[in-house]
Amino acid sequence: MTTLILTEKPSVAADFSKALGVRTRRDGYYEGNGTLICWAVGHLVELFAPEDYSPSFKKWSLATLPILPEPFKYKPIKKSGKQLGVIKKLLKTPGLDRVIIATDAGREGEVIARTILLQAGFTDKGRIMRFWTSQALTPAVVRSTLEKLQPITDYDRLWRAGYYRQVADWMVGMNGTRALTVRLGDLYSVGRVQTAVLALLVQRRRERENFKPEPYVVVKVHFANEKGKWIGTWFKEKETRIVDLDAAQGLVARLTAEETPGVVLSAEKEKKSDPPPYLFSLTDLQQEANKRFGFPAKKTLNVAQGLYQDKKCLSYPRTDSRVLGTQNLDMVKKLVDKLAETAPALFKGVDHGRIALSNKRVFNDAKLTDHHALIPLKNLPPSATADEAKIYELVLRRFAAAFHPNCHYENTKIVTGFSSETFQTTGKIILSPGWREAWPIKAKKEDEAYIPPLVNGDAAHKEKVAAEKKETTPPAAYTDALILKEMTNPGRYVSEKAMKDLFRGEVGIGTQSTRAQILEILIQREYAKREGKTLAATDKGCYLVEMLQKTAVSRVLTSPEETARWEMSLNRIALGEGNNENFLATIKEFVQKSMDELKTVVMEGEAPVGRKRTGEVVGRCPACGGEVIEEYKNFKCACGFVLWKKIAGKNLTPNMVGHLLRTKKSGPYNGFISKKKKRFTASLILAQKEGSWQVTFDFDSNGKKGGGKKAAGEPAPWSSSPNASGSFSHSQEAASYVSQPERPTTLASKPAQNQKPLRGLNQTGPRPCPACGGSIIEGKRGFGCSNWPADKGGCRFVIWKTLFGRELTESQLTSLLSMKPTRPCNLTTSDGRTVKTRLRLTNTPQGWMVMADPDEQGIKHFEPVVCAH
DNA sequence: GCAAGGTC
Repeated sequence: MTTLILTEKPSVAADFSKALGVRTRRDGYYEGNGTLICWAVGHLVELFAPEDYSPSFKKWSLATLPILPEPFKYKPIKKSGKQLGVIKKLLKTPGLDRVIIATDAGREGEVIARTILLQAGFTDKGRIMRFWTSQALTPAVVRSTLEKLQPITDYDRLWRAGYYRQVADWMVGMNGTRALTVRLGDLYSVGRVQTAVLALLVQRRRERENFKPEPYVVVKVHFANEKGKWIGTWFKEKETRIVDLDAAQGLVARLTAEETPGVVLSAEKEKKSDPPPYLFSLTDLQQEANKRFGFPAKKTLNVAQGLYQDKKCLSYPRTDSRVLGTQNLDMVKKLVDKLAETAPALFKGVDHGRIALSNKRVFNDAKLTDHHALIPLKNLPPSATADEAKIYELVLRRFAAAFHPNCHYENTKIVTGFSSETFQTTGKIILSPGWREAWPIKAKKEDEAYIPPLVNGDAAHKEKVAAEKKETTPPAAYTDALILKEMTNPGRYVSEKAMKDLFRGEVGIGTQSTRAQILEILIQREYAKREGKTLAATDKGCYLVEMLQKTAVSRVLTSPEETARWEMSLNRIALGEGNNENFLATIKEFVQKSMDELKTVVMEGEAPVGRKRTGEVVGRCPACGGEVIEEYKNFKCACGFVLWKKIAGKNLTPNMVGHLLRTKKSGPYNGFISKKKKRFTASLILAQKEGSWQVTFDFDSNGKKGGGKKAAGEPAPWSSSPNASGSFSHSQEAASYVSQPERPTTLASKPAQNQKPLRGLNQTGPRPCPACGGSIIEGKRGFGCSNWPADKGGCRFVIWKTLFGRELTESQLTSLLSMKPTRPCNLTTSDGRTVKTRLRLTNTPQGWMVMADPDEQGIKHFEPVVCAH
């Protein structure tokens, strides 16, 4: 009697091991009591690449499209081949009479298991059972679910839906990418998810570029009576904006001249309450971390993964779900008690009556997907980084908030009549904060300030008339948070109302596990770029979408609605409602038509500069006299001579290179960008140095700043030069080399005569440099050691004048230099919150650092600041 | 040089 349990990932195998007391750890599995527990690492098997079917698909050409394999085949994923080997071997265990599939309870979990079984040649369905739950895998949940194993055939439909998803994405992606790449002359990838998301970014960029701000005026009157003061905003038929500027001016004049007092026409108060927010799904967490800390989606995922995997203080992060299972009630009760010990302030308002199955906002099996919501599992270990502390705190607060009472508040709406016009005043007073104690909101808006207790008929004396001139604003640029929201809820792109209802929250573009990756792919392929928090389509991305939208068939790839519809069809197949054959037939037909179209359609429009492989000759090679040809990313001669298209952030055109090859000098050109992100202007020089041809910048010819330091002729590290083996080597590290104009503006760069001893220090007696005993001198941005410059053995110690968003005071500096903690002081976090804590100077193995203490709940808010430069 | 889906 031997049972084999297969899980999706190591952490779940560990849960089984604990629950069943199967503790002997072998290489790649656990063993004991006649039970083997092994794990996958996500997908271990993938679809063949086109060239695996036939070598003729190795070359990308329109002639071989569409590629529609029949049948589709699978192969092991190379990097996890070892683990697949372990599972294959265990499946051959003599006397194995039961295989329990315990991969995640969802479509992809099913695919992971079935493709492994397929690859292992294990076909005896009679021996296979399905373990199916989305509850947190406490020992009790594992054991009770093992008593309710399902026949694997109950999940055949789900496997079919997963298989269709795989091959449909493959057919569309492989064929589409090849067709567009060949047609447009550079790598242009397309796919159900990435192209739909890119289209959203492109659409938003167009909306913003075409947006024309319209001026309007908002008129406000300040009223007062014996009860107090309030401000009324002019309105008519719910509209507060006055577009006709002359009319607004007339209105202001009339109101200013009006002598008769106004009267309160209506004063309504309404009591309302908001329930606590749902627990976090990954997307919710990513949106929140993006808004508060500016973290990109990928970064939040990475940090959460570390907290789950290494620190073990967060549950599995890649979840769609905002609820827990009903079987996890006891676990939650214990968890709340435990976490409350270290963060009492967050949990003191918890209503224990809400830690109950009647609380459907938390415990709801019907809303459970593959995994349960993201929750804390234990306290944050002290080894956590500042970023980890930030993410952990969000999850902890959200968890605490979920068990708090509702937030009760009162909305007030006053309408004041004055000079035959109407003015509105709205306000909101929090009566009892409830969950908002654990989940603070930002400062109130001005118009939600205190309003006097007015009643109908109260007099309203005019104090002041004010007109605010404003402009309409374009739709906001996308951030990670906003685009994730669109991907999660594409319902608004569905046209029919009936479909819209079905779509609400059920299907999205991509999945929790891949959304962050998709954004990174768009950036990596240069279809989109990050600028601070915002995410915008590049020219290249716009070009791709523009070309697709010129087509009649292939344009559906740019439609978020279409990808949502696919998902819907697949869900129906999984439920046994869809017409199986129709789905794939429809996709195949689409691919076929799309290929017919992309082979013949005329695509007008200019490709972004420098992004094509024309294969054209742009000039003669200076090394051998051969032809220099334009490739994807460079201009190249058969002898090995290479010129990169992109130098210091600027794309070289064939014309520029042609000129350079002919005359050995070209330019000056604007628009180079140094490593420190500064733009500069320079000419290019092609010259022979120590036997190789090299490109360098020449600053002299344009007479601008920074000239001379690194003049023409000096070897630059990005130029082509033969290495020891005779071939050409190159590097694109150009920017740092040419950033000479930027001198560091630190303390050290100041001329010596500007340095002066710090006054405050002299009054209390000089404090020596803690690092070397030298004296501390005030610089422009910090207090540094006089033993700088540090070219050989000097001291690099400095304490910056601005630390954690605040100006350092003299007494704080004195404390730090004396190696004492400062008094508690207010500091500003990167997301603008104020935290009161102490600073201290510490000598760590990584060097001297100024650190901010954790707060009362043990949560760290600040990264240490290094005191060397 | 290609998809999207997992996990680390």
